[in-house]
Amino acid sequence: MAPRALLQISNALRYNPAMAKNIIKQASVLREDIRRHDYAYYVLGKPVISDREYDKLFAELKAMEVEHPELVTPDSPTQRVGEQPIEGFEHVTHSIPMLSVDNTYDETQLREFDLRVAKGLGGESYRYVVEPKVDGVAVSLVYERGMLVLAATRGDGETGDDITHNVRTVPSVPLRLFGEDVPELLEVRGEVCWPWDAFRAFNAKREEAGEPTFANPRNATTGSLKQLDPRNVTGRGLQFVAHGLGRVEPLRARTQSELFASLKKWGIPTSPYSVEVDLIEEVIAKLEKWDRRRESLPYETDGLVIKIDALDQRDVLGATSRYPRWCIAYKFAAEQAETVLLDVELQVGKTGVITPVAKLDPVHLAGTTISNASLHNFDQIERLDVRVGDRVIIEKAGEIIPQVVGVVLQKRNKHARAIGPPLNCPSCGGKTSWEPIKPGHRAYHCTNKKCELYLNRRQRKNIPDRCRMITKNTDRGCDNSVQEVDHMVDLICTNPECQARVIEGIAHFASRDNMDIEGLGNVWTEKLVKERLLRSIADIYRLEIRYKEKLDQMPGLGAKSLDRLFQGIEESKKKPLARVLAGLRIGDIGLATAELLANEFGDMKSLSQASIARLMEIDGIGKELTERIVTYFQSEEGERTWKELSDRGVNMTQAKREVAADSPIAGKTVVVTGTLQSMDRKQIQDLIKQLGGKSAGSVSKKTDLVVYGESAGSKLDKARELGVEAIDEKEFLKRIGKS
DNA sequence: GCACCTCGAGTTCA
DNA sequence: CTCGAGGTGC
Repeated sequence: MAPRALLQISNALRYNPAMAKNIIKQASVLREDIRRHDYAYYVLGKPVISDREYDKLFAELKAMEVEHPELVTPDSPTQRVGEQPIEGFEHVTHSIPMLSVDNTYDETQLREFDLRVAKGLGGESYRYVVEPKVDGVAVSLVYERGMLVLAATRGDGETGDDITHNVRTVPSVPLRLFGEDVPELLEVRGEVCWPWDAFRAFNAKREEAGEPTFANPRNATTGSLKQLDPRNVTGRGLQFVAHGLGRVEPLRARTQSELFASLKKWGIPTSPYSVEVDLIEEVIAKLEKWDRRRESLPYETDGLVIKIDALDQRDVLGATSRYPRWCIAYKFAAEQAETVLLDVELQVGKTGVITPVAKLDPVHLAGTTISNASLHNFDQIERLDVRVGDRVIIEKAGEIIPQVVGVVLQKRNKHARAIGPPLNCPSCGGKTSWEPIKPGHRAYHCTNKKCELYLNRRQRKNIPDRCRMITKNTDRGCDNSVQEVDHMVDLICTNPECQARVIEGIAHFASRDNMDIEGLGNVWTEKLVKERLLRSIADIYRLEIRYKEKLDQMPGLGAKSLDRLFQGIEESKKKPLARVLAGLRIGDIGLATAELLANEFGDMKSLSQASIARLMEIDGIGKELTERIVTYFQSEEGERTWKELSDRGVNMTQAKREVAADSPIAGKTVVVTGTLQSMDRKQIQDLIKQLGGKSAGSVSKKTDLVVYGESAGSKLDKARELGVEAIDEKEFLKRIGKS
């Protein structure tokens, strides 16, 4: 305790320093007692004092701190819960990206992983640590000199939200670490979860209070951590379990197990079920045992995580852009449920694709009640041989999306009705047809009727000879022979004016991601289209002038909501060009591509007049998109739509990204080659674009400047050959004023 | 022609 | 979150 605080207390007491010293000591003893209790309870799993004694200690400390506020330290157990809700969540950039873990579902895939590891380590010996995968919310905790300074969600892996205020309320998260050898900086990653006991107890309390209960621990944990007011989170019984590391400085440990032993010593709970194994076969041999054991664990799990123990070997193996190569998750088989297929509903999406959706007798599965499941397409229905009235098996793919995976044929009723592709659109009655294969493409279908979901579509000229689809994320197929087919799997409604398509199209335009028109969601869009008050996107901006009276009389639409709707429409007129473009759904242009175009052209008119050559020049726009854009603006409908919007006062411009007027590379084509020191390729390319330049891939006579890094190769030679100016990284940074 | 990245669509429920 | 397709780089 600092002498200054001591002085303050003695002044406050107007008493002798010895007494003050005594009080300080008492407070710190209390704090330490509580911390030791938390440590024993959460880290060692052995309660040392009863809840009542704990509460007594806590109350004593609290009383003391109320009387002598000078004694309050940020790491005091009384300071876990802030007294104010926060305003909103700040974004936090992770110092090392929080990657997710690659999944496997069977032994073969585990062995393949092991082989990749063995190869990557070139014959070195290695060992794994295995532990159950806690199903919660991934969180990163940052300790500076032993004090908790930040807790953040994983977010997209690069940046997450600052949830320190809520994580502080989790009792197993130490606010201050024990011990002498605590590193200067320690970033621990782990899972905040809601153990079954505490979760059920909390739900029981809610039920008693007549409040709705939570469906499953994981979703409820996510919800808890998203609270603005930490007072709502305390007392829920959330827990933290560490499973990984971010930055640690200085790093003394050489293996995860070593480091985790230290974590435990410092007061951070790690998984008590972690084991070390030498061979993947040991894991495989015990898979079943682990799966059975799952039920008895205190928290929800859906699999195992298998990691290389040695930290230097992890570095050697590295990571792909999405997953570390030294770590894999094994997912237990998904839970299944059996229910009755009550009906198949035909949905028409905005693209005109007709999707069969299974209406199910509601059934509880892995935490939620399922009443719908997509059947994807009619091929899938045929493959599964599923009929209305059948008892079907459903399963959650990736723990989230329910799927019909099979039929219990023994229980089939003879009245079960088969469902085939409809000849007419369920919405407008127009003719349906199979989606044609695009010119230049070919489609193939596996000849095995039972083959899992497989239709191949590729641009290649050579015919694939067997059923196998290999991409970065998938390697599947049955290796049977394939057959060329004359259409794609999707059934589409051919009527462009189909009401369902119009509704979906307008809803897309008005949706949050695009024009964000408040008051015009899916429900009202549907009603207004059905009442014939809306027929096209442009009609939105005619509603007020033309149909005010009619709208006034619509049931369910009071004066207030009508005002809100008109206001929402008015507001949307100010949205930048990119939103309008994305809302119009030209070809497959979404927000990202729309931003690109908006930034390039600045207003709709210039874009509509853009030549093919001009569009092709844009980085990110190729032949396909160019063609679709030009077709749209040449079409009568396209032209009419955007002009009408413009006439109604919808903004059609967007300021171009600021480019430094004196940018030395404005309008120049720059090629980067070799390895740079100060940034990676993507960064410098962004920088070039930001400065108004164009970043190209190969050196040609169109190139204005070549920036070379280490071990630059043929491109630099070519630049010299063509007499293109070539400068090194340092010089480049100097020119743009960044060094 | 392949590998890798990015974009957009589609999927359920609370 | 997953998948397929387009775009780009080599």
